[in-house]
Amino acid sequence: MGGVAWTEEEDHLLKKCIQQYGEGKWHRVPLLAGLNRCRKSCRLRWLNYLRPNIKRGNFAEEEVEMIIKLHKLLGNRWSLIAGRLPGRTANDVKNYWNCHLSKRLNAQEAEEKGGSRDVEVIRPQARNIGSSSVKRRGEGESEREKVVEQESSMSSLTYDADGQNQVVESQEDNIYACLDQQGIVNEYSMDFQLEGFEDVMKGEGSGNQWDWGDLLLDMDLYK
DNA sequence: AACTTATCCAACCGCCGCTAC
DNA sequence: AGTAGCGGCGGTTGGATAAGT
Repeated sequence: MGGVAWTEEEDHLLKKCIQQYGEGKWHRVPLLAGLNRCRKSCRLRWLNYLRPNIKRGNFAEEEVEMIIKLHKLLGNRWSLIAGRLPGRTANDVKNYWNCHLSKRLNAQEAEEKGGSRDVEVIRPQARNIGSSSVKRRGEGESEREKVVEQESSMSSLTYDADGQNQVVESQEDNIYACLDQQGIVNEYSMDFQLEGFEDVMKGEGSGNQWDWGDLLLDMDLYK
């Protein structure tokens, strides 16, 4: 492995600690659990291996397709992509991409070179496209205040009961404006409906939740 | 069977943004 | 304003194992 492998004993201690004290406060976990590991190692071990409902094994075809699509939209935002794949971790997705998909897609790209258009990773200029909802929410505010509100909204994620899923308010018009600006709406909105996105959006399984507001948020972050 | 090469994936590292002081 | 501490993320490393010669 790329470091010192975790023992069963360490796993047990970490699990026990998380069960007792909950997630977060990772800087205290090594002490509380009695582990000779740094906070990052503990966090990573929990998120990638010990956390309940982690799906292991091969990726299903639908999962692979979703990874490809989301990667087109989001680039190497593995945690965001993994957030749409119930039970999958960012590390899993990243590894799978590096091992399988990057090669496959590179080969495909090489094949298609010259014929098809390149798909550009979205890096939206959210400051401009979000104007409609900003107006609604912040009429009478100064321009600077609006910008500040928008910027702060990017990191104003909340989490549902089990602390795993990001929940944001829907901002459908913003997303469509954004996607439209990127020329993505027509290409992807249909795919989302046709290929199992509905189920994922509803958070089937582990409760992961997709919504358009989330997507905008994700893209918004990509500045 | 022995050796080499390729692949997989858990773990580590360095950086970033946020917050509190 | 500066800085230390934190959680979090993406990139990289390297050991284990499979596949090829």
